Amino acid sequence: MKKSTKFSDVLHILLHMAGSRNPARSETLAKSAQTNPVVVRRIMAGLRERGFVQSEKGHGGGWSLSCDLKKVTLYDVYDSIGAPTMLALGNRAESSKCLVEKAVNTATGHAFREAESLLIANFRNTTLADVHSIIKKYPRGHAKRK
Amino acid sequence: MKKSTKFSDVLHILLHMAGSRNPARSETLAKSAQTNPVVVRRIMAGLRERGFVQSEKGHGGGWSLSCDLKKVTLYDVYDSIGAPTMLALGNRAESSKCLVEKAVNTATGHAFREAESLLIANFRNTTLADVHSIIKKYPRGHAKRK
DNA sequence: ACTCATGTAATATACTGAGTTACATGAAAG
DNA sequence: CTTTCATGTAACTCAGTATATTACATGAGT
Repeated sequence: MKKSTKFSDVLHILLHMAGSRNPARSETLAKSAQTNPVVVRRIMAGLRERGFVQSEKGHGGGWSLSCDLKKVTLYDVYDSIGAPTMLALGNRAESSKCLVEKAVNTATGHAFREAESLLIANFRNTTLADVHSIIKKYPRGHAKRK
Repeated sequence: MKKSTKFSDVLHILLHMAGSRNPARSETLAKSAQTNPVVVRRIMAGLRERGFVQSEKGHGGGWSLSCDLKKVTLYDVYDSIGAPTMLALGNRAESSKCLVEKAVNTATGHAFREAESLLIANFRNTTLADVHSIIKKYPRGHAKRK
């Protein structure tokens, strides 16, 4: 199945913004995330609603961070983009009269829920600052280069 | 995102077969899993290759189990159907020169891998017999009914 | 006024899983 | 040995969906 890159894209964009003081245009951000300006605006809309970023129109406009990277978790970001489906596997009919179906749903459902919970827990435990700090661990010289 | 029901479907089919002695036709199995006979045959092909089931042509033909339910795990089944993608989330470019991208991939990749591992571990720890035994826990009277 | 940037609806494109059709192969029944 | 029935499989269609694109409106700055 085709995996959605929306989540990693938005993180990319946010960290990219963290690397500069001036507002960044959708077009610039789109280029860095290898996507389209309109897609960027759509994704960012959710983050703006929650006050994590802000946008300005016109000359010198664009996007800028308005949050403390230490206080925003990956879960906040994930949630801001609409909390898309995490698992590519699922049950056909979640509520069925068929006993076989029920048994299957019980067994797989348990595993699915555990995996999802773990993922969510990991997201909650990681802040944007954590991710940002990973960058610094790479060899010196172009820490903020695209 | 649209979740794949292939895995739960094949489990459904296998347990359905476990409920009767005679070979079951693709059409019957398809009906019980709410899908198409050809789809059933396609899915089952992988299981046949591994010897978990066998098929006979012609009159009185169909599918039958040829394995010990206690010895086949959900992972075996999952693997038999081609080990489809478990996660609906992923990174855009797994290997990139961009440091920001790398940092994001590191952070999310870690979480993704953990979730996937947990799922796999759960599948390995559950046999078809385990799932089958869940059926018996439901109220008496129609244990093998569709 | 004019340019630039976002906001957003509407549309197009690409992809992919699933379903379907069609026909070949082989087994059992009569 | 012909008919019937079931699987085996390639090829194709269909439907759903994420993403990308186009087009135009809005509002800030110059």
